[in-house]
Amino acid sequence: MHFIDVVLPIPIEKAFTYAISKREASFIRAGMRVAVPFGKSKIYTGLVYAVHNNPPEAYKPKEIDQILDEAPIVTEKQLKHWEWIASYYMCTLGEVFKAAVPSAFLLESETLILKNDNFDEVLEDNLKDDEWLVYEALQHQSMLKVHEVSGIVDRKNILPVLKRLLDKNVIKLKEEIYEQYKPKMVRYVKLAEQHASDENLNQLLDTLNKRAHKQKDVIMTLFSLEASTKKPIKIKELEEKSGASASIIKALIDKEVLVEYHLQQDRVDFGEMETTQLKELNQYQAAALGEIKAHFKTNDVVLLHGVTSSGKTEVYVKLIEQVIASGKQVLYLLPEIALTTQLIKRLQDYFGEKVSVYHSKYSVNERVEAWNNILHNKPKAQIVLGARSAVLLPFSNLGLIIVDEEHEISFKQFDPAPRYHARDSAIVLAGMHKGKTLLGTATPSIESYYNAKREKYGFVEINRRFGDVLLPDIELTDIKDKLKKKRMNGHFSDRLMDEIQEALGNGEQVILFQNRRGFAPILECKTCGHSPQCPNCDVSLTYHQYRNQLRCHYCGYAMAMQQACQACGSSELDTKGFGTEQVEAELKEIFPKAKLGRMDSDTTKGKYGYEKIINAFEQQEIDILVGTQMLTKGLDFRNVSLVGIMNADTLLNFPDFRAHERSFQLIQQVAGRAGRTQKRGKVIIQTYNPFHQILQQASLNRYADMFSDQLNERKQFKYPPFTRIIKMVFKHKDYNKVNEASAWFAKALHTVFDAHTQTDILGPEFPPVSRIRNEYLKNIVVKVPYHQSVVQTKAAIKKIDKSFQAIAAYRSVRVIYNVDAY
DNA sequence: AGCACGCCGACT
DNA sequence: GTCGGCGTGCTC
Repeated sequence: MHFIDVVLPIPIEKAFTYAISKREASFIRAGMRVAVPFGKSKIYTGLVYAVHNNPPEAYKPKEIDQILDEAPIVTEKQLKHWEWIASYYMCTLGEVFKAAVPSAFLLESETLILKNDNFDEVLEDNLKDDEWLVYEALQHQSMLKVHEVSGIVDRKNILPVLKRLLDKNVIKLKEEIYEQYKPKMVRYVKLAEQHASDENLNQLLDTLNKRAHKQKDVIMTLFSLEASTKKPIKIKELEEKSGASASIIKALIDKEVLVEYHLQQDRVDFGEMETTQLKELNQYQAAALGEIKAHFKTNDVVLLHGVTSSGKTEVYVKLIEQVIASGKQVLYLLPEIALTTQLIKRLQDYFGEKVSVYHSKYSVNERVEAWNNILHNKPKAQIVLGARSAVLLPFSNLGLIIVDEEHEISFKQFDPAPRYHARDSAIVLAGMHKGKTLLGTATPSIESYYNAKREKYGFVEINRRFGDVLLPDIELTDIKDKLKKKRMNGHFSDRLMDEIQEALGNGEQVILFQNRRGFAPILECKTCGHSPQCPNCDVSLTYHQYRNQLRCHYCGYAMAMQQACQACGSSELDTKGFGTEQVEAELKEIFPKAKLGRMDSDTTKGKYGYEKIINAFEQQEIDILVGTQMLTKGLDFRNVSLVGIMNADTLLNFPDFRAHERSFQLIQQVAGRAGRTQKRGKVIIQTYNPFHQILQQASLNRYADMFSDQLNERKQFKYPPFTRIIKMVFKHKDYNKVNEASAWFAKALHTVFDAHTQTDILGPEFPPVSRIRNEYLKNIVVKVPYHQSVVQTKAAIKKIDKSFQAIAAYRSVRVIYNVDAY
């Protein structure tokens, strides 16, 4: 008796047991994929978790459909790491599996409809109209797909029809799975065997010489190519070099003079690359490198705090060089958005083909190839450059993980599970490989800096910018005062306008930051105060001028811009607040000659939308670039001398305990875009609170001050790093159900935790946006004291969850767990 | 998560 | 009457 436990890519806790034959048992191993029947009719791709001989008692296991791999595609270490993620972030292993694997690895079945040959045609008369249509179609076509049947029978739900046909023995069903991954095949040519000898060859050339000059030329070109490259010759190459058309080559193949053959080619092939020698490090970089290496002797994690444009990348490169020289793999993690061609190219310049890239813009096929290269520890995959999900790849021998821009929140996945933090998962992963982790940033997250301060991490600083460029001069401008003195033009203060004018006059570029897209977030009636709301979410609609629309930023709902108030009919409408669009519009008025660009999620939609704007800005086709968060991410623009922050208050007033930390990071990061060459950059921050502590600290580059202030606050209000936060979101379209269910859960949490732990339970509370896509939300936040066992706390919560699920009325309420929800 | 089953209102 | 709406429960 042989069985396997299979993990399926669905949010179910347990593994499923299937029976396998003795032969299969001798071959199958954990980490291979299998196709298994699941439920009444589906076939899923599952991951073999364990092979064993213990028959389940409560049920008779099904047999597997087929084994999909020759060898495991998931390594043991990787699986261990996934299990850590599933348990730490309170999700299922199946969800991690689903997120980790390229979608081409997860085949699902498609139902095919075939005609049943046993059907007695005499019974044809018994068929109803729609049944007849399907039967009729099958006389012409041997098989149909489910969606094709929907086309034939004009009904929404065709399954009852199919079921009746199945009962009447008219049709049979077959589940088909498709291999999605297709290796890329390239056509090659060579001379046919029979012409290989000199004698035959000469004879051939003679014949061709008389009648077919073009064909002879082709052959001669082929020879010269073979002689010069000593490699297989692609048909395409031969076509180009010989100047012959495809038909001439085809004629030669048909004549059997040439033989066509195919070779599989890697899509992720960057070709032969010139590698350049690494620049010498300056004294500060060299010192930092030395310190990092020294710390690695005693610490597994080192935090590198280097001011913007201090040349951290060069330090990474040196370190990478040494690790790969010792035969180990390196993972270089970056926030998705910073993973630009700029940086990829830079690394390829140093390491050539040894660099693999893994991120969401790559096609499924490319990702499968990268996966396999990493799995087999190919030379190509010695350095893996990737975003968040790259921590889930099948590394075999990791020596070093670099987490660049360590403070970036986009390392934390928010929406579908697994809600993991790539930085923290990376540290665990490196530990499993007995490798090291280097966290790099100009503005460390409070938790990492805290870990460094109490010597859990090694700590290294670079305080000088590369080439000794000065840090930008940050100036705070009081808009309240400017308004009073009538020195505002729209949302621009005279200071900001003067500086823009000057920069443009010098032929320099400007970046303006406004953390909100659209034209205005609220449209309000001047008469009755009514403002249009989203019908599906609990938010005001944002006015987008360029499409003349009102749009919801949560669900995407859009309606035409209103000419009159829907409530009272007044035509006097006013906008409140402002977004990037409005900044752009005002700029157009104030600086009519300047070329403007806007970068936000509205203008960077397409696959290359983002790159297009960046390139245009780099080529100086844009003078002033207006944008949201996106602008801050490690982009390196030489000619920017001025950065303006339109309104810093929206950042500070964000309802989150990290709002201040984030504002500091954001301001420093945006400021870092200014003046990366010799001239000192200028930053203007417009605000109503110029004396706000955080703005003061950000403008004076007082990271340490900011840190100690924030740390005190965190301690006082029991926030990380002094606690761990587990956030639970209850979600249901019935308002009362959400209330009741969350209240029940909170009560249960209190009874478990109140007595003898210091665990705080906050809520249930409605979040600022309490309804999204017609579902009501309510949060409970559990603050676990740092020294309390998280494992036990989570186990206790899971236990409550189990009782919760047992209550039929609450079961339909979705409970989303978010561990370290920041 | 899917997906079938089963019970209810609204239409050909 | 059927069609399709949605709530409920199960999947090795």
